[in-house]
Amino acid sequence: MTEKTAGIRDVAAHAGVSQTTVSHVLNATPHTRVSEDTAARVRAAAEELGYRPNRLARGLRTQASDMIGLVTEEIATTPHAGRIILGAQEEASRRNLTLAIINSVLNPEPEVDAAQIQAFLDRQVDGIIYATVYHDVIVAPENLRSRPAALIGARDSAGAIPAVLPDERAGAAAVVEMLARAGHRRIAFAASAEDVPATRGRLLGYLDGMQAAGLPSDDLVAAGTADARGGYRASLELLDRFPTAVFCYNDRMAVGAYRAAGERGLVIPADLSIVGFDDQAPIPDSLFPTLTTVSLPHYEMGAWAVSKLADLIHGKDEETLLAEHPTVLACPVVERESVAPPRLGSPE
Amino acid sequence: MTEKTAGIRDVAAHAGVSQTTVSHVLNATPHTRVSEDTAARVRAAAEELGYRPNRLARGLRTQASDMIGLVTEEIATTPHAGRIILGAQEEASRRNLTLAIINSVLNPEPEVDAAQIQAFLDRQVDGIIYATVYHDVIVAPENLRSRPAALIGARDSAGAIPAVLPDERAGAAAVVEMLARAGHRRIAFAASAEDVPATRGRLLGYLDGMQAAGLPSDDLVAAGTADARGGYRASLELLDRFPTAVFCYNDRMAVGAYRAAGERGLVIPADLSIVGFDDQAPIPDSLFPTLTTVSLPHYEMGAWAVSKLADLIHGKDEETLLAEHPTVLACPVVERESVAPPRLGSPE
DNA sequence: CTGAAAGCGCTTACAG
DNA sequence: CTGAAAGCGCTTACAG
Repeated sequence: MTEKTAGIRDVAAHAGVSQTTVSHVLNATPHTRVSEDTAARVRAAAEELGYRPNRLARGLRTQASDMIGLVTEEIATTPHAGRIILGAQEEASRRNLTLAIINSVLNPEPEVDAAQIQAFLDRQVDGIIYATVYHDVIVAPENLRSRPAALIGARDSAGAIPAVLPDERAGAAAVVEMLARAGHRRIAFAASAEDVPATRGRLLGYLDGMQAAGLPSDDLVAAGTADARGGYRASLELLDRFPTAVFCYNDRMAVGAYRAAGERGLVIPADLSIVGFDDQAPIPDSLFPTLTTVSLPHYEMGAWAVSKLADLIHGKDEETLLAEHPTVLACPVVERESVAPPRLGSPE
Repeated sequence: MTEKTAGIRDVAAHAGVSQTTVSHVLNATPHTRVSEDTAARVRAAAEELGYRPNRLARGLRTQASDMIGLVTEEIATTPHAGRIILGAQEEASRRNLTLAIINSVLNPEPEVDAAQIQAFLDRQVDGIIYATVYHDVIVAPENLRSRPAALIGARDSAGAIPAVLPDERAGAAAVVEMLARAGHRRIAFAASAEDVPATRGRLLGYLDGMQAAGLPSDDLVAAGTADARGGYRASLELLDRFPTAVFCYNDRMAVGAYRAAGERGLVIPADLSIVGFDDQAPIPDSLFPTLTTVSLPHYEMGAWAVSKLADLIHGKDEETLLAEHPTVLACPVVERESVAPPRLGSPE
């Protein structure tokens, strides 16, 4: 099954040159001149033998494995993790790097994470990405510091590791301003009762957006659990105050908001506009009408982490890199069908 | 940042023994006797220096990288891929193997897949898993044969690669039989119009279940697109024939079925029971009432593939392994709130 | 019970 | 322009 594959020695013999020359030609080693004639012979031999350099051997010699380790927290429970992995993997491929992954659980005991990371270090990974669901600040495992590292979805308590976060606050403000531009004045917010950074960021963004549009927000906020049931209950409460639009903390709450609207005989979007947050497949496209929402830059964060790591590995000045710390990526509004101007017309 | 780490040579010097002895002690090499005294000294030295074997170097020497490559097709678009990855990763960790991943696109051009796989081969992976969304038979990339391999979600046209598939037919039959046991006789099926194996398997399973329960299925099948809209339309059509339960091809169609039921003034599950397929988060828990459905063994298939590969790598007889080809894993029913006995009572 | 030596497949000063 | 030799950090016959 695993038939003997050609090594650099075979190529050298076949081309009638030394291993050194083969290496120089195939790697286009700088500051090295090889006659075009010899080079052609080497390439022909490599081609003919189907030679592929053994990257384990190369790594051992160059002390660079060209592997990046990605530790994802709870890939199982967060449906978004897939896009982080995808972004990281594609960026890695572009750079001829290989991505290895390990799943982790949210800091059950610090030693567990440390062990996972150690497994990567044993493999001589060139860098490590530690991806969490959105946390404010985490205490990075000690041994994460022994290699170039990047954090997704959290900042390091020591502030020493480059990090990337979604700009949820600006995304929330943007969708509120979009509603305001559509003519809405009474825009309610179905907030989350969970104590996580996203709760604060999205609420703050809602307030920012209302303020930017010169709209009052008193009495237009109600909180619920961050699921369909919580969205249903919060929306019922909110609908008593006659908003023309409801912005939900997340798409799952928006599912509940749709139901609440239906019970009150409100047609979306004619009688009530609804927007969500997360762009969590398959919710937005499964709803009638489809849900306008705000998306999280998971793919982009994954790709960002790999580029940052590549820069770090190749010795770009870390001082400069940390200056912009933490990096924040936009959460774009994804327009679908659940928003329309309010029925009563523009209030001006 | 990357301070010099201790090597086996350092441990040997520190313990006053040879590298050979250190290796023997730390690896517990069979057929080798080392005095307990010496062994203790070696372990103490290793501990003190924080020695970790370099697995790149070990791999080069032993010709085993202890890495497994996972090629996933369209991890981006299938929300389930995450669980395949998780299953594979956790099983790999249990076996002290590392999982590297590459995303692929559904056979855009065969060369692309081959290149992805080549990247893994260059890394000397010990085995490769090729995971697809559910296909009947695929033509495996040529170079997949050069190492132990396993297929998830498809069979190889040559039938030479161990494969694992979900038993969708049996899962569908099981949920239909469950409905029959609850007293339903008119169980409709909202089928998919897509031409994929799952379409056939689930329909066949429905028919199996109806037959096993001695129920007629004429006129109780309607097809639609495999999304909420298609489920809505198919259900509307089906409801004209007064079923007491609707089994939907997938959870997204079930979303549409809920809406159709709502429009007809039917309360779920009192007036109408609905079940889906896929257990696709976050749908089942977002619906009112929560959706009883059938889950796909993604985690199990990922784990299965890694174990199979490990067996192959360690030389278990491939003949035996292929005998059971392809392996089929159960799709268990996940009971939630959307099923109840029919209003009109048992028909007997 | 222990160790000297070879070698996995590469890259890279260094010499010519 | 080209090559001989060392060495990355391990494991493993083999010898004693």
